Amino acid sequence: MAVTSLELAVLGLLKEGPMHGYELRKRLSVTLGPLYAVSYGSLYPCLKRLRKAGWAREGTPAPKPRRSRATDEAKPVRVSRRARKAYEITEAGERFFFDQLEQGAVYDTDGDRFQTRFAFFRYLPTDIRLRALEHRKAYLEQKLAEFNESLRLTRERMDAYSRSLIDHGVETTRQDIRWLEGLIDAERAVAGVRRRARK
Amino acid sequence: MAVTSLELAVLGLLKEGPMHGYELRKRLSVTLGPLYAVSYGSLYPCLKRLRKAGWAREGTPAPKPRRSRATDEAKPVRVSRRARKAYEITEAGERFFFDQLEQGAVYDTDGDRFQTRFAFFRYLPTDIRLRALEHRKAYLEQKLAEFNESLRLTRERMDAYSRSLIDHGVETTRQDIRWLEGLIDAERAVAGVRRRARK
DNA sequence: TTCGTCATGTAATGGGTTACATGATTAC
DNA sequence: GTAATCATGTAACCCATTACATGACGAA
Repeated sequence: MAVTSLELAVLGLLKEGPMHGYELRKRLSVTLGPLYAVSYGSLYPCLKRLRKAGWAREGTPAPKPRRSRATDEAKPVRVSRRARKAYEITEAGERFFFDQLEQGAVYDTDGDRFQTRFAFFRYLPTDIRLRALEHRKAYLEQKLAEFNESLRLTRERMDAYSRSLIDHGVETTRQDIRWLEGLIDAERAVAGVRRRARK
Repeated sequence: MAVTSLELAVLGLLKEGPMHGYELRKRLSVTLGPLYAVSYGSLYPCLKRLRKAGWAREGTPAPKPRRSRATDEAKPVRVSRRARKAYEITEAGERFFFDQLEQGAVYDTDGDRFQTRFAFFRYLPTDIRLRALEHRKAYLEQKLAEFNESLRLTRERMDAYSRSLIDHGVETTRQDIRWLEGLIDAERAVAGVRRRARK
């Protein structure tokens, strides 16, 4: 597991343009949902790791438009509040990002990881997206089978709360699978249109 | 955060009776669902921590019925495959477990933690359960508001995949809330019956 | 002047994962 | 005799969280 979910997400956001840490943190919760919170204590070390690995570098000092300056010369143009550092993705970083995005399809079982990859699906071709979606679906179906297996074995002996927890897990997993099915259909439709257009 | 989710779960299972590590691991995935997998690399150190803290101790050497012995004396009664260690919860451990189960209601925001506590709800009185459920519901409603806020701000600019991810997050959160509402209603019904019975 | 927000970082701590080591028992 | 399952553990590595330190800017 060479790359963490967070590293992947950061690289994905940096692909859109240079960004500094503080901004990155906000964008992360917008892109991945508010349930996915990152602390600066993980973010800045992560940025440092990316820099060391050569996937990102400190870029141009963030021009960020300074609002409302009619008379410009008067005040010194202090562009930053506190020395703000913009990070940008390197060429090697882009290659690495694509690699991870593509190949992750094969081995990733963990939900966070899948979500992170999914958030950047626009960078992948339809066939790779399809593979990833189907892989994820198969994984969840297997988990569903395990849920049902443990229900079959112990349902009677379980107390109401454990049972409710498991039942809810089953329901959530089913909903995830339905979501994936919708996405798979949509991808197939696109692929179909493309094929017809080529003829 | 004195106690981890895993520690709590292990104590909860040990409350039902002595158990050894290997068995514990299986029971964990039955009780908390197959999505919740624990490796021995976390489980055994966890057991060690519990022992050191005085919440658990190595108990009686696991009598575990040896199946099918018509003539008993013949073979030496080797009861264990490889020296199996049964752990049991101590009195201090029980007190600690209840404390955590009760007070956790206040501060826990993380899903895993809530699930773990929920799995042992049978040990709590109705009013504490209600408080915990309502607290969790309020938390998720706040997250839902944050979801909607970020949708309101950026929906137009988001690509289809990010949007789908967020939409699905909203749906999942709503489902969780509905689940909690059902549970809350059930608790209130019980509380109502009790009150009427007392009169 | 004080509060809220913007902004970057480090240190300590701790737990999880993986990989590895070891070994008994059962069933084929 | 060998594979599968039962069974316990350790060590290295790594990452996340928390708490802390620092500091500028804008507005009330």
